[in-house]
Amino acid sequence: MTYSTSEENYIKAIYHLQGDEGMVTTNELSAELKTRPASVTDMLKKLKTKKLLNYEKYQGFRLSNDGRKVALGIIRRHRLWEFFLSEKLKFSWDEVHEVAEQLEHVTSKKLIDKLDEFLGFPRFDPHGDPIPDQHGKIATHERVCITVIPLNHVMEVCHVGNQTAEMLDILKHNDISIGTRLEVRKKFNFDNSLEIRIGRHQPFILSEAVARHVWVKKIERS
Amino acid sequence: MTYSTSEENYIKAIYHLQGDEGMVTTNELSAELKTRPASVTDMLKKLKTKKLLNYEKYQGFRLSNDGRKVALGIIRRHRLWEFFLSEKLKFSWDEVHEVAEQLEHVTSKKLIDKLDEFLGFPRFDPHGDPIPDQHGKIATHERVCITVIPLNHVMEVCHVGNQTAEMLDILKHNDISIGTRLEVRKKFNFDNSLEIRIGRHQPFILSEAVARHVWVKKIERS
DNA sequence: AATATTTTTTAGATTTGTCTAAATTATTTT
DNA sequence: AAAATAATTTAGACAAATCTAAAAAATATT
Repeated sequence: MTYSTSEENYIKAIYHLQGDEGMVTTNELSAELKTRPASVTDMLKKLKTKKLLNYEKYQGFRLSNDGRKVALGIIRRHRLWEFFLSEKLKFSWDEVHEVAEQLEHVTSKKLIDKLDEFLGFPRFDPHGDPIPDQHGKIATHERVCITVIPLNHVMEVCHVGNQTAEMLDILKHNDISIGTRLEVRKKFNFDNSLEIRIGRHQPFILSEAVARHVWVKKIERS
Repeated sequence: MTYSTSEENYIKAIYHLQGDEGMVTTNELSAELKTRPASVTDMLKKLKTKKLLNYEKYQGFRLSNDGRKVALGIIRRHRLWEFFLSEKLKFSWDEVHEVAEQLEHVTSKKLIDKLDEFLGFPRFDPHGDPIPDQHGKIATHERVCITVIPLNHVMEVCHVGNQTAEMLDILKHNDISIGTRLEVRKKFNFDNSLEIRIGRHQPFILSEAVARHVWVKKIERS
């Protein structure tokens, strides 16, 4: 079975919006995809008849098992291309997403499996997100948000949960990227902002809005 | 300016059909693209309004200067991807075309220029066809068809002018691919077939229909 | 040169994915 | 609980790219 670019974009967006539990609403999806709610309803009907979606009128929706499998395939393609662009073509971290959005819709299983092999079966993309394998299995970092880690422990940034241009701008400004080692020096309970230090540099402040999206893991001794 | 996948496929097909001189007809293009002639006429009108085509009703057509530039851009993308698939992902010679057909429609100038660099600015794809550079310039082999080369001179296959599955099947059967060194031992004027020998192997016969599409160049001393 | 055949174009329909405007259902407020 | 507001769906339209069937133009045949 193969799906149109448009169907794939809907499936991917639904996957990202539905967490482990919750339902997704028409308006959320319409905002995410920048289409009108009426268009979303049309597509929902279509995906339902293809059994990719559990959906009843006015009730919200989630991907079915089959839908989730399809989503993982798309995400696999997206993240492998991101890895390729970053690692091999030397695109910068914040440029890869847009191009990968196009490449992910090229459907050839052989292409993706050979690309995976060529890249050395990477398990995480340049944003720190896990890359599903051929069977849809995804590795997991034991990762935590910097809002909850103990003070004065150096850890390594491994994931950024919001990849809008605005967010990437702030992170770039503060020299934070995947792999950056940092520690939280102080928490301000008034606004939940954090004082961060990278290496021996001058510490700086991160608002809660930003901090919520920055995740770290233990430093792996190599 | 950017063009739909469909427009790009028409432009590319017209480029291939129009040689250096001749006009292309609606039926030829319809056969090439496996669409109905009526659909071709619709697209011709559209490409004409976009000034990519010199076209008058019932008169046949050719690409305009602008159209040719667009075509060279598409061909550049196609052939760079073919090179990538063959060289880096180890696809076999006869598998690359189909996948490259999809990849060629990903439009990011930066992607293509970085890919070009990553591949070491190759000048010929795995089929021996030249890859246009950023400016649309194409290198040319001094190549000739095996139907016209002198007897008993070993030369190197550098191009196959027909890349259908049927053709590739015959070539594979006879162990001919880009880079193969062969000589013509005899010409049979009755049916214009050729007796070919590769190295010290047993000679074999190639029909004119096949031979017409096999091109060779002088062996470069390295 | 008149007729037959082939090629090309026109006219109108279809599919996919989108839209606007209006109607319906659900949720929130008073 | 009724009214107001918000979310969702329906109905009908549109653009892109295709199709079929019929008309028009070009070419070939007798």
